[in-house]
Amino acid sequence: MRAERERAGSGRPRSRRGQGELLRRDILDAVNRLLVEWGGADKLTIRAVAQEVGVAAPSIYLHFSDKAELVWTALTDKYAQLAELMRAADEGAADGDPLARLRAQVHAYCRFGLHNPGHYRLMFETRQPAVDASRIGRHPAKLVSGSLRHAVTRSAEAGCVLSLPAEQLATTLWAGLHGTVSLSHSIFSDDLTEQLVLDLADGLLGSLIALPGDTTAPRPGAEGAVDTLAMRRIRDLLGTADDSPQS
Amino acid sequence: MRAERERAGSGRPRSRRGQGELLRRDILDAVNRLLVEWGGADKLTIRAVAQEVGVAAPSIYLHFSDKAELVWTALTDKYAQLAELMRAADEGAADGDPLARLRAQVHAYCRFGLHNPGHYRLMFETRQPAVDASRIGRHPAKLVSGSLRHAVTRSAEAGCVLSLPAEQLATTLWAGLHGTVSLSHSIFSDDLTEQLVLDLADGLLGSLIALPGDTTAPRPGAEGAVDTLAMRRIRDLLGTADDSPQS
DNA sequence: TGTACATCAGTGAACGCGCGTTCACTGATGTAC
DNA sequence: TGTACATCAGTGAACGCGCGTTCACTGATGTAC
Repeated sequence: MRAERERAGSGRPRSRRGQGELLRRDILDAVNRLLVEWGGADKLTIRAVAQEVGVAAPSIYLHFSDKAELVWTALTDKYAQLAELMRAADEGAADGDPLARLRAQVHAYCRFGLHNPGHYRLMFETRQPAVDASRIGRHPAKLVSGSLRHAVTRSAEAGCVLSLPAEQLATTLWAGLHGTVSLSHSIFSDDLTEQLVLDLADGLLGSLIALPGDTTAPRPGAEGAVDTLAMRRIRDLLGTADDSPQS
Repeated sequence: MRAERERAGSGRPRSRRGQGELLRRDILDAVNRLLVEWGGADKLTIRAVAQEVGVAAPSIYLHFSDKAELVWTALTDKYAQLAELMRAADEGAADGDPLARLRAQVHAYCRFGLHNPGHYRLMFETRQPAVDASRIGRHPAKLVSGSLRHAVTRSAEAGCVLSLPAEQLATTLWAGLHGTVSLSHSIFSDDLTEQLVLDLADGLLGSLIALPGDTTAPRPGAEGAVDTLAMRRIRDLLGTADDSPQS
C-alpha cells in the first residue's frame, strides 16, 4: 500500500531541516565514486550523479550552479588530497635521507595516478574550462611541481648530484612521472602493474639525481634498474623488436 | 534564378561517375583540418565533418560504416605519419653519430605532438575503442617505442653510456617526452614554447644517455641544461617557490 | 545517332536518445502567536 | 497547548539542443541496344 521508497534508484531519505548541506557532500562523494568506477569522465552526467546519490537531477542545482562548478569542486578536493598524500609520504620517509623523501613523494604521485584514473585524466590531461575564467590565478596542478622541486632542492643542498638544474630537474621528473601514468592509462590499458610503474619511476629518478657518494657515471643495472622479470613484461607489452624502422 | 550552389556551407561539387572515392579523401582531410583547428576531439561530430567537406551528413556513411571507423582511419594515417617523421629525422641526422640520430627522433616526436594537439590527444591519451575489438593485435602507438629503442640500442652499441638497460631507457624516454607534450597541452595551455619543450627533451636525453668519452658523473649545467632565460620562463609558469609544503 | 535504363553520388527529413537546465510545485517541519 | 504560516529540501515534467544513424529519394551520367 505504501508506494514510497521505491523511487529513484536508491531513495535517499530527505535531510532534516537545516541539514541541507549534507546533500552537498553526498553529491561530491557520488562524483568521486563514479570517476573511480568508470576510470573516465565521459559518462559523468548530472543525471548519473543524481541517480548515484538517489535524488532527482534538479536537486544538484540546489548546491552547484552548473556542471562545471560541480566537477571543478570535486577536482579541487582531489588536488588537495594529492598534495596531502605527497606531503605525508615526504614526512613519513627517513628524516636524514632527502633522496628517500623525494622517492616517497614520487611513489605517492604514481600510486595516486594509478588508483584514480578518472580523476587523474581530468586533473592533468584536460584543459579545465572552469579554471580559466575562475578567480584562481595558478593552476592547482602546479602544486605537484612545487612539492617535487622542494624535495629536489633539499637533496641538492644535502650534496646529491643532479643531472640538471634543480627546477628543470623537477619539471622533467614531473613530466616523466605524468607520462608514465598517462601511458599506463591509455596505450597500456592498465596492463602495467603498480610495481612496474614504481620501478620505472625509480629508474628515472636514479638517472636524474644520485646520492653524494655515488659519483660514478650513470650506472647500468644499478638500483634504479627494473629487474629482469619486470623488464620482460615491458618487452611483451611493447611487442617484438623486429618492427623498428630499418637502420 | 538558379538557386543551386548556395547549399550546405561550401557546396562541394558532386564527383564524376566512378570518382566516388574522392569524397573519402576529402572527408579524412576535413577530419585532420578540424582536429588541428580545434586542438581536441570534443566537437568532432559527423555533422561538423560533413559541413567542413561541404556535403550532407549521411554522405559520410557512403565511405565509413560509423564514426569510430572514421576516426580510427584518420588516426591510423597519423600514426604512420609520425613513424615516418621519426624515421626521416633519424635518417637525416649525421650518419656516424648515433646520439644525434636519437636526438633527431626525439625532436621529431616533440614537434609532432606540439603541432598536432588534437591528434596527439586521441592517439596517446584516450583508450581508442576501435582498436580493442579490431583485428590489430598491437597498438600502433607502440611503434614509437620501437623506433626509440632501435636508436637507443644503436647508441649503446656505439659505446654510449646508458643510465638504464636499453629497453627500460627507451620506455622511460618515451614516457618523459609524452609527459612533456601532454602537460604542455593541458596544464601549461600551450604556454610552453617549442624551444622550451625541445630543451626539456634534450635535458632528459642527456640525463639518460651520454657520449662514450663523457664518463663524468651527471653534469649540472652541461649541454642538456636549459639556458637561464628559458629556465626563468619555466619558473614563471610554475609560480613562486613559496607555496611548497613546509619542512 | 537516338533512347531507355541501370547505376552512381549524394540528399532531406526524420528517428530516438541523452544531455544540461528551468520552473512551478509539494509536502514535511519548525516557529510565532 | 493549539494552530496558522513561512521556510526548507527536494521533485516531476518539460524545454531546446545536438548527437549518430537510417531510409526512401533524386537527379546526373554512362552504357546497351
